[in-house]
Amino acid sequence: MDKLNWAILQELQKNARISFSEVGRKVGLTSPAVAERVRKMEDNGVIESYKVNLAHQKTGYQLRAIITLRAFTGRLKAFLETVKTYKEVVNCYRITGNENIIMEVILKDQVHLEKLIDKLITYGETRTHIVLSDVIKDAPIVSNVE
Amino acid sequence: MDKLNWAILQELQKNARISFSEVGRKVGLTSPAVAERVRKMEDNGVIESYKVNLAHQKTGYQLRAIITLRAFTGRLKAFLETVKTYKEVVNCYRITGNENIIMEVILKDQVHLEKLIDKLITYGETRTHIVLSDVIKDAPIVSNVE
DNA sequence: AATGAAATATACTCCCT
DNA sequence: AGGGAGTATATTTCATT
Repeated sequence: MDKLNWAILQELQKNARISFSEVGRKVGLTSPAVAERVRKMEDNGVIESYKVNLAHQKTGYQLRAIITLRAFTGRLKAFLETVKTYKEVVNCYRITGNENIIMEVILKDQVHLEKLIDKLITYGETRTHIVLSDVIKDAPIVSNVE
Repeated sequence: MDKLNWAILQELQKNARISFSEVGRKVGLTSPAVAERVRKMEDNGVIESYKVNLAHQKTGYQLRAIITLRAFTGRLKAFLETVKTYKEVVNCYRITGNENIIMEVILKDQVHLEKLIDKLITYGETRTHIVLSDVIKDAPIVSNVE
């Protein structure tokens, strides 16, 4: 992970569909050199995947919420299996603290939210926060070495 | 947003660097047709951006945390401006509830976390949860129409 | 590990339906 | 809104440094 790799990642974080030739122009390499470096970063797991960011409101999901869950004793394992089948849940992390789980969910409306909460409360105690707006959305990761 | 657009989005959500020709093969369209549909989805804002997912641990950020903040009276506006300059904060949302703000942050180590919290507590009361693992990471959004 | 060159694949533009 | 043809550009492979 030298300066050139970070320069390549800056470009890909801005626009992951940019061509390797264009990346090459910006960082001062030929396209085969960029392709080779990107391939290696994919192979060693620095690059996990390439994703498209969708405006959930425009795809019919008007509501977004953060839900924390404090699983009932013995119910965490069952929850971890089941949550993967909930298409509303776009992100879900295990965390430290009073709550074991935090989720980011997208929903059609309040009825949809209510139905989801009804399912979740069989696994634990939940707390729901509606997302009002994005202050920062997927900020690029920058090198921590100066 | 018909079935074809959703089929295209499924492919791009799996791998945002796939070629339009390859998308075309999977959904049964020619590449100019895919390009045209994608361009329209970009123009009307359904597609916001294309991002690369990095393994933060392998980029030197060993710790990830969720931090909520309940801003002190009159301090929210200042926080909203300042937080944009914190490179540790990869996501930040305004939310309803007792806390006004929830953030996802990446950190080098506990020292780095402590320094960030020191900065944050000038704006409000914080609660920190260390992320232990990902249960679901950027799950694809699927059509809510059956 | 990068370059330059050749072959293949893809993207883009335009016109037709 | 999509297909097809033609051109430009990009990717991939490989030999070379």
